[in-house]
Amino acid sequence: MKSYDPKKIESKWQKEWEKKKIYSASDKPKKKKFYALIEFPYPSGDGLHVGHPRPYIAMDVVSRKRRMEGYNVLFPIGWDAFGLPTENFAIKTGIQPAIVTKKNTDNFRKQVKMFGPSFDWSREINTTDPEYYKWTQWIFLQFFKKGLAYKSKAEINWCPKDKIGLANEEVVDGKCERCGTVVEKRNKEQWMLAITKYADRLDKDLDLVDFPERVKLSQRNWIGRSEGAEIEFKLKNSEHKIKVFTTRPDTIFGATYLVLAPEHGLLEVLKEKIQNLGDVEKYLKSIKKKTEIERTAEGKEKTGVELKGIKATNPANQEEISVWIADYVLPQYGTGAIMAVPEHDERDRDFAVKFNLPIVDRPLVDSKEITKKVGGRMVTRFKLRDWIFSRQRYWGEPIPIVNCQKCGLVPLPEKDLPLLLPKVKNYQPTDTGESPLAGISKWVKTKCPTCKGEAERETDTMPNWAGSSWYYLRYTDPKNKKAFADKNKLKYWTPVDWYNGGMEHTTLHLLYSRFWHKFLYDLKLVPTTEPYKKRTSHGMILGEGGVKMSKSIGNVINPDEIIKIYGADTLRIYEMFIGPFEESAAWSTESIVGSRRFVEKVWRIGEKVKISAGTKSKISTPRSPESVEKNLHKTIKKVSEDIESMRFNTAISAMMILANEIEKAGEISAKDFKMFLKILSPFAPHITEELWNILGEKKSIHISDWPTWNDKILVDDEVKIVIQVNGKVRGEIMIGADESEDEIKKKATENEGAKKHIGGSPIRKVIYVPKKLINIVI
RNA sequence: GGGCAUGUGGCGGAAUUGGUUUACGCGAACGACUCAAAAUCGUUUGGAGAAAUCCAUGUGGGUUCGAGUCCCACCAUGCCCACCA
Repeated sequence: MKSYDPKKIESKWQKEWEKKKIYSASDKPKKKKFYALIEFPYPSGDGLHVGHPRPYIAMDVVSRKRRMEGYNVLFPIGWDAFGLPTENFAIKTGIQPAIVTKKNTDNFRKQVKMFGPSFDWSREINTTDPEYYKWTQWIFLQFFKKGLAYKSKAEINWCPKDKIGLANEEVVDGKCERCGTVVEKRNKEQWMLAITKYADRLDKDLDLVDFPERVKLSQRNWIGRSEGAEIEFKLKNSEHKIKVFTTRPDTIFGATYLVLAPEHGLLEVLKEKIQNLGDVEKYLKSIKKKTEIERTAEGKEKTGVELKGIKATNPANQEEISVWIADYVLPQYGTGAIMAVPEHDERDRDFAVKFNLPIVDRPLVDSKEITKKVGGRMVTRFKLRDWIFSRQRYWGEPIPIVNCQKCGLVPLPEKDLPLLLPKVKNYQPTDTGESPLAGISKWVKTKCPTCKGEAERETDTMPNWAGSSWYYLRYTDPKNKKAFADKNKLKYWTPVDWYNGGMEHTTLHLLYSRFWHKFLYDLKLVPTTEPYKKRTSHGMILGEGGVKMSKSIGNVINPDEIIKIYGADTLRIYEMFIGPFEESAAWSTESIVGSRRFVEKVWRIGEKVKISAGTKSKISTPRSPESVEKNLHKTIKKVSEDIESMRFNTAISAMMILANEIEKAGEISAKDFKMFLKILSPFAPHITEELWNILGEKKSIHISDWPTWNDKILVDDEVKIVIQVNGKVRGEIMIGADESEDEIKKKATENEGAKKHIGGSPIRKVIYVPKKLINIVI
């Protein structure tokens, strides 16, 4: 047999699998299904680095195991291809984003195929394909028709460098998540999606799904449910009232002043009654000038100004209290106004101390009763805010709405979908905040679908979270022209059984897609309330030394190079062996050789098994040595269980131990070796297929049956027992499986090592842990 | 400031319910094969000590016959959220 040549066997089998279509999911409603999902990649111009394949390989291992367990497996891939980097590249080079995207996806596809994942390529999708975004637009129209997509003048986060409005989720530390520029606030008409309408269910339904606790927790924190009361404070000399939200109505007797957010609407109304209007306006101006960063960076130092001439009445004790504006009260949360209880709340105390406001002790009251008594009501509030859904950029799905002077906002008729992105000459966004599409008057000018009069198209596009909010549904029926997916296919395939992805998407994509799914569920368009049954997440792969891999540091490693030198199977084994899957791990090119050695060891064993078939060579015997057989069954059990809990590193370690054992024993039966190949095949699909084939098997190993272990073989008839004296190991003895406790205790106390440490001391107690140890207490 | 993780050899990491700490792999040293090198194979590899033995899972306490694992306090690192009433 020839020496191990991964290049040759890997491309050979990849072609063969594609030809035989062994990884195609069939829409057979009778067979039990398994839907495995990875987060589809954004095809950047840089290509894959070694961090990308980690989650793909992991889910590939799971998918391959399920296939061998007899499931009809759907394991698809596609491209989340709208987005800024491609557009920025187009601005720089003038090359159309569609062309760049094609080039990038071709490159990504080639790279992904190199490590041999069992994706069903016949279901490949691309969010920038008009046949795909037609349905993204269609879903948007459903939101619009239900009143959940609406236009609103909102203060948005504006990145002056990227010239784009950002969602709150895309602002990190007051800076643009992509380019790090400090964001500004701008008032602009924006399309919004009413995710807050689903806040309650998005929170509650987390109980129904199998997500890691930390994922549930951070979604819950992001949604920010809090139960409290809305209470109205009457103003003196005015019919207006100030409505506050508080989670602690029981502290109302300690409320010594009220605070409005500077942006509060009542300010305009009360203008004439404010005696120090000059001071107030000066304060408002100073806040406007501050960026988000400055406003929060100031930390504890509170600022504010009293509205002189305005007084309110505390409804609990009828006392007159002052009214202030201060930027420590946020306009978007609650009612944008608070009752300040300096005795109880630290921030209120800071403020009260600074401005010399009364701090009073308060009697304890019951929250519900006092709320009722003062005419308030118990409410549930959320931190979650509606999703700013429009982007003033080119490379996104056009929003299919027409603006008509007479009829207002009119949805495009569904028969006119997809609304195609027109080709433009200049991709540069404008400083006025308009999308580049606004410059194409031919495209903008249109007829109103309702009155047929002159009208203009919406020129904003959707954020790149749009296409990824429903892509898992399209995989079930990717070529459907009549609907985003056929109902029966949805019924068969959804929900996704196992979705693996990054923690960084917890409050973005994962939350958004749950929201879209619930909306579609309410329209009876999908059969389940939740899209994903089980979610797991992977750790990042860092560069050598534990720093983030990035182009600027220059420590990016491409899988192609690794595959070229070591082969795809070695890369796969290494990526799974590198450390616990959920935790990040530092890449070490030096350590890869260990995985390669393991793969070669398997090849070597295979070589001997093959040579011995039908000859007198000693390595092949009808039955493996006992130690090998026992170890094999132990390993089958361990690998089977470890894959389920994503402990790939220990699964591989167990297979390494087994391979070492086989080499040491010098023999294994062909039958047992084939079982070993089977459990290794999800990790190293190429070499195992080759050896399987050499051993005379005609059908692919990847559609063979997953082996089962025999519990009887696992039982040891002799066990090693550790002897401790006062908790310290002093010796060991072998005992038979059926020896009585008394016999064992006797043996232990007579043990040389133990005797030495017991000396003449009286034995106070002997603790026996079956099949593990015996502890003699003196 | 709050929340969630994590801390074990030179390095990546094992240790399923409290029960032999350091599995597996990398690296290193020595040896075999070779004219030689690579590859491969074998042996050794937590620290101190000649040895018996003692000491070691971030630090300090505690519970227990027995603690990497459980409890308390502290230190360090990472991630997430940060004036959310």
